[in-house]
Amino acid sequence: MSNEQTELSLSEKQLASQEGTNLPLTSLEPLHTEGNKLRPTMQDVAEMAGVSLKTVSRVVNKEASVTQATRERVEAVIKSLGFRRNDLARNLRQGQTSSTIGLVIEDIANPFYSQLAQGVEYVARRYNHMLILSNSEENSQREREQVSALSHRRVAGLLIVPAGSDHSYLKSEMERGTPVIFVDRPPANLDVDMILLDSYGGSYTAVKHLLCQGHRRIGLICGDPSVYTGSGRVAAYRTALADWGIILEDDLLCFGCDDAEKAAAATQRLLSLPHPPTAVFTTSNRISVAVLRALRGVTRRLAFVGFDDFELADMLPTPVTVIAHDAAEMGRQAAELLFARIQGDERPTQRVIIPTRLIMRGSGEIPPEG
Amino acid sequence: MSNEQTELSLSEKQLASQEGTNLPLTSLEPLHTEGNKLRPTMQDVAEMAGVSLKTVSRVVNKEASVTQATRERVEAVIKSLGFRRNDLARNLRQGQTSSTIGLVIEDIANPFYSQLAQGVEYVARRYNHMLILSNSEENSQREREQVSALSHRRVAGLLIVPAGSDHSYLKSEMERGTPVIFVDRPPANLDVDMILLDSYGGSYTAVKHLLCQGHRRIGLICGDPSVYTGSGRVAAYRTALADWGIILEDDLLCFGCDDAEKAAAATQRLLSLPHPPTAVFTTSNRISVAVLRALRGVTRRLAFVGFDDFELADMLPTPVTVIAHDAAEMGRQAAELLFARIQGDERPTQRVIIPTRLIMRGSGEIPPEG
DNA sequence: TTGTAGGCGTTATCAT
DNA sequence: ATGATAACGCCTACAA
Repeated sequence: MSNEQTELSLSEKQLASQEGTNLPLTSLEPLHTEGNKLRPTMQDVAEMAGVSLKTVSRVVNKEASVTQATRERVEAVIKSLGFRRNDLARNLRQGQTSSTIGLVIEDIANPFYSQLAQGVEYVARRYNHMLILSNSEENSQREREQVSALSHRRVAGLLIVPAGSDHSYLKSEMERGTPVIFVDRPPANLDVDMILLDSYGGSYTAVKHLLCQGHRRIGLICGDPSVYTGSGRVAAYRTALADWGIILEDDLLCFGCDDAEKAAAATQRLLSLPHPPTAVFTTSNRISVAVLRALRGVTRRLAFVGFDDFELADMLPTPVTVIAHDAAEMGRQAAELLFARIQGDERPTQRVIIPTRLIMRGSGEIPPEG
Repeated sequence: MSNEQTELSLSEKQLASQEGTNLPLTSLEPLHTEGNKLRPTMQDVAEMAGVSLKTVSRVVNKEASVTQATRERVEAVIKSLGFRRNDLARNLRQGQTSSTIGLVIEDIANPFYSQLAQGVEYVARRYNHMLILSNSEENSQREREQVSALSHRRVAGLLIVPAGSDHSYLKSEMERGTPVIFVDRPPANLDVDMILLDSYGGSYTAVKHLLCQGHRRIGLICGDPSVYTGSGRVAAYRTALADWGIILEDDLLCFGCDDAEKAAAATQRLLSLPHPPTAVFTTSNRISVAVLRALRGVTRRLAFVGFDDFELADMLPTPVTVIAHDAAEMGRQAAELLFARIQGDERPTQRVIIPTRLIMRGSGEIPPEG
């Protein structure tokens, strides 16, 4: 073992491991105990520089009409005191917004969402806004809490990947002047801008591709079909089969495979069917990975196409054919639209569809066994 | 092609694609044009309920000493008006903080950082704080801008994955009462808490593991060695070789492979050496992936160990041996320490090391070719 | 060019 | 139990 740098183990406090302790601490009482005039204010600067508060304000905001001499004097004091304008106060006065936008997603650790977030952040910075991130954990209750918390903080706008099935609670929020954009999933009971992937088209392409290879028994492994992204993908699967005149077999459909275990179990079930599928279509990156893992070591070679691209898909023993899209671009477009709304864009509700494309890498081009 | 849902193409505006346009818009002038008494205030509620403003405040904050009757009346008005307390004003008045913490990282799309962010967010929520995320893009200039913007917004604390080589500019920030924690890399010229990975120990273990398999010519492919995480890993490599009595050959070292192209080129260079290595050690997930990609199709089988685990490492044709760690746990611990500081923890500067572990999957157990 | 007065929406303090 | 008043730190409007 390395001998150096072993100085210490994990931290002494293990608060993080108190799994059950999800109750938010009622409040952070002793937060600002010692209040010894850290944080000088404009008033402090003004007094020290021998000018009025307003003059300091002018200097700080780079307004014209300040003598060079005065400006320099004030700037010197600002520097020596380490003054920083308090944007809380500033925003309270002029805008009503905190110059931040909120992004509510399910899980930042999922590459799909982290790419989305990257796109959003990129645009937000161009508009001099910062990004508040919050995880809904696919829980509609938590989603509402997060939205509420963001609203309290007066975000300039909200980007939401919705979890629940009723979003009418957002209506009052929006009427109150907070622009809201839905991302990746449409709203229920609400008229609002949305940026969606072409789930239907992409999935149709995927299934059609398998059909073109000669497959007639195609398994479907998906998450919650009542979620929009799920339902669109399932609908495309059904339609594609119907268009080919194939009668759907319920045995080939696996729903609710939202975690790896369920996806693996579904895969096993399909494989052990008396008349198993020769191909599989999965509806999201997480499911794809879980299924591929379950498929490893299986002798029969199933064709495979997955929705969402993922890193190293091209490096697996059989490179994986996918329906790819640009999640970061979706984030950028969502943010652009949001800022347009923030700036007063009054166009009717928009509905933008981000295209998908089939990337053939091998797994989707395996012919039916037989 | 699917016929439905083709309704539209990409959005009309292509602002997002103006790659060069990085100049922040000077400001968002027309932001709040129409100012028609959206957003009722406590004063509005008070008037409508026929009580004083302070009473409304009491109800909103669930203070005692309010008659049941009064409370109900006020609550009814709050509901009917859709009143939301303005936390900007609230925080201005009582705390100095916006009940948010800032996280400055390099790239949220990198799984390492997105897991880190997840850990941070998890803890932040327990403390009723929200998370402001900002990308430094590994640019120390931008890092300073981001820190400044966060400071202006009066974040309660700052978590920074530092980019630059001089962090003394943070000193005044900290003296002014904003707790700061460094994550993944130590500071330069600054006394501050830090949470680090056991880069040295993990790397030593990796190289030792290869040595134990009999390898004597081990290539090193790393990013910028002047970055801490790089330097520690390189140092461990050198020490391990020295401990085995092996004379270091500079030809086997590749520095500055921060992007995929450079990493690929470095791999090629190693392979074409007159006396090529029999094993390779890479110092980060991005580099590992790039090198493995470059190694694909190469007939000679090189042993391989990478720092950082990555998704599907176990699924590649030769499953990849890695030095793994828990990035989310690092985020949680960093956040816990930050909140401790926020709450007034005055212990001396902490330095926490997150352990790593070797996961043997195959690529690291390939014997030297001979 | 500079300064004064008032208010943004909330909470603290001190009365009543 | 309730209310009046003064902050919090800044900006807008209007003088001087």
